Amino acid sequence: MARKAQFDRQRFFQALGDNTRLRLLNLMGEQEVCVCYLVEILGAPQPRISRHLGHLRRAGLVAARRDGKWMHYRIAMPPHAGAAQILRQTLAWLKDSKAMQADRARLAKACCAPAKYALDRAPRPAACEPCCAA
Amino acid sequence: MARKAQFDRQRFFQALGDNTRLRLLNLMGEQEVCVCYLVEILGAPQPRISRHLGHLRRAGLVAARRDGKWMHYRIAMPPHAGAAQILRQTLAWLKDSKAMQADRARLAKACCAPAKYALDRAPRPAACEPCCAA
DNA sequence: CTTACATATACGCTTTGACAAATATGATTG
DNA sequence: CAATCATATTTGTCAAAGCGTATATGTAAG
Repeated sequence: MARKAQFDRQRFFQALGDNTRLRLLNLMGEQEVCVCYLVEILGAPQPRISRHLGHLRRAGLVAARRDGKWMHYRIAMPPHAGAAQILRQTLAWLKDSKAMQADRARLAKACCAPAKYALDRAPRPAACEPCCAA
Repeated sequence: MARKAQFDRQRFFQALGDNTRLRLLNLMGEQEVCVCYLVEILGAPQPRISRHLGHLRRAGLVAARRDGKWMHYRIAMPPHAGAAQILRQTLAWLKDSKAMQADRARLAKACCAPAKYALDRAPRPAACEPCCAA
């Protein structure tokens, strides 16, 4: 009867109910981001980031793509229109938070001066182009 | 510096991350509802309902009004525009869920045939008017 | 094929949150 | 003011979720 397995609202909101995860979503708001940058910018231990990314992935909010050793995560719009709408608005809401803006600024900066990853040919986030396309 | 105590996003989403609370919000979507109806319609033990209402209240999502022995709860739009928008969107989303529609239907019905509360002059929810204004 | 690196997962621990049952509070009634 | 009713809170228990440390996996480099 129930045609589609009814998107899990509870899980969806639970996924949003953690500040680390909100910060991650904020950084992925515009484009795909490599995990290495997420770790660097949030300044949190890597397993913590990975665990939260896993949580977001299982809730269907983000999708991952492997590129050699690197993993890139991006926002994945939920199948349900209502949920997708809410996710979009949440991202917009995050944008007018000082703290979130600071995170995004650091992403842009890290992209142009990737302290530790540049040497290893780490992939630069797409957001890099606007500021250092040269 | 921080002028307003920065609405707590994490708590906001956590409050939405529970199905019982989503059902409660759904029932309050249109108007104030007396706790006694919430208990009756959800068919859950009263302390459970009360606990969840407390949670929603502390998160700033609902407000309560005392009327003699009865408490009425209603949606309280959060001070932050972004949050308010998301809450409205969430309520709209709930509306196109079968289960939530069923809850609402039972509220309307309970209001016209309040099995156990009618005799005690329990306050009828405002939603009552459309169906039994007589 | 061994090493090194990026990321993910397992483990043990602690905190948080849901629950039921019991009890407290606040208000109305007699 | 005693009894009753509606609702809230406390208490104790259990499961879920967070954390850090350690380790596993998958990929590329030597």
